[in-house]
Amino acid sequence: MAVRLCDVASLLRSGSWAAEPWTGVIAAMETQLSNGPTCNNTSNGPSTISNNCSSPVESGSIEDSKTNLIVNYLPQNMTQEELKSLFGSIGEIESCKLVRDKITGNVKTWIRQSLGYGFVNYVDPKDAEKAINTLNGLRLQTKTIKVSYARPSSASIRDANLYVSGLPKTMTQKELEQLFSQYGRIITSRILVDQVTGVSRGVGFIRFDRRIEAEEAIKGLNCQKPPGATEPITVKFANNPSQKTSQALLSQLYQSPNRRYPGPLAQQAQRFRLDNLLNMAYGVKSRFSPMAIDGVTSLAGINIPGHAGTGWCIFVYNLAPDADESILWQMFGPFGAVTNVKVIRDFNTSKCKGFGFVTMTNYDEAAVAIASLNGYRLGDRVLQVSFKTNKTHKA
DNA sequence: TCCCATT
Repeated sequence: MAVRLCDVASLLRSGSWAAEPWTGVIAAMETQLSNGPTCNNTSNGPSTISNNCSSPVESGSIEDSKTNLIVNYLPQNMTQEELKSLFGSIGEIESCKLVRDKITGNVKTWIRQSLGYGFVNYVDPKDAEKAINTLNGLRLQTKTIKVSYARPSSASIRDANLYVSGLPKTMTQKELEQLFSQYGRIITSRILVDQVTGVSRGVGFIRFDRRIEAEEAIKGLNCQKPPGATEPITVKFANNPSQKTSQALLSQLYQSPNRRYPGPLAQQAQRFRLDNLLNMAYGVKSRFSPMAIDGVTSLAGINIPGHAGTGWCIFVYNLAPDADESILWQMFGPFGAVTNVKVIRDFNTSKCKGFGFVTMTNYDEAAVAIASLNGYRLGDRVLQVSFKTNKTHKA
C-alpha cells in the first residue's frame, strides 16, 4: 500500500496541533535549533542588563522591557505585515516594526530594503514570553529567526559590532567568545565559513552589548596574537549595514542567488522536517528508509494530491467574504516560495466564496505551512488548510 | 576578506 502524503494534512488536522497553530512548525524545528545562526544568547533578558543610564526615552520605556521583542534573521523578503501576522498569532500586538534601509539619495525611494530584523511589542508580557518560547528558532525560508527581549534603546548600544580577521582557521566560535568576553558582554558572535567546505574563513563578528566595550576590545586585541596563534588578528568596527545604500544592497542581492546551495546542515534540517511530518502522521522514521534519501524526489511513485506540476496546490477553506489575495500571501509567504494565490469569488457579488488556493514550489515548505496554518484563527474564523485533493465532490 | 541587533 502506497503512503499517501495528502493524509498527513488531515491527520495533522486532528489532535493537539490544531489547537496551537504554530506548534507544527516548532515541532519541526526541534532538531534544527543547534544548526542555526548564533543563538546562544537568546536568554539575554533585561534582567542581566545594567540599566544605569535611566533614560527611558526614544521608543523604549521600562514597561516595554517585558513586552518588547527584537526579531533577528528575518528573511529578506518578509514584510512588516507578515511579521505582524506571524507574531499576532501569539497574542495582541501593541506595535510592530520591520527595520528598513532608510537611505534613498539618487536611487528609487520605493526601495526600502529590509535590514533583516524588527521589533514586536506585545500588550501582555506573557505573550512576549510565549513568543520567545515558541517562535525563537523558527525556520523561515533560508533563515532561522531569533526572538529575544529588546534591550532598552540607547545610543550606547549602537555601533558595537566588531569585524575580526586573521583568525586561526582552527578557532571555534566558543574560543572566539572566550577571547573577547574579557572586554564585556557579548550579544552575538559568528565565524564565517566557506559555503562549500564548511571550513572557517578566518573572519568573524563580535557584537558587544555596548560600544565602549567594543572600543576596549579593539585596544586590547587588535594586532595581538590569540593564545597559541602564530599570526596577529585584526579587530575593527564592522561596516554598518544601515549605512549601505539601497544600490549596494541591490547589487548584493543580485549577486547572491535567492536560494543558496544548501550545505550539509541545511539538507539535514530539511530531511528532519519531512521526517517529523511523516513520523507524526505514521510513526515512521523516514530518514532510515530509502525513500527519504533526497526528500521529495525520492517520493516518486507515491500518490500525492496537490501536486500540480508547477508546484503544490493548497486548499484554504473558511475565508471571510471580504478576504483577498493579500491575506494569502501574508499567511503563506513566510513558509517559503509561493508562486500563486487565488481567492475564489462569486461572479456577481465579487465576494469570496469562502475558499481559495495557494501554490507553493517546494513540498516540505508547503507541508510545514499546512501543518502550521491549519486551524489558524483568522478573525473569527478557524481555517482549514490542506493539500488540494483531486476529488470534485461538494463539501 | 563584512555579518544583517536598537526603532
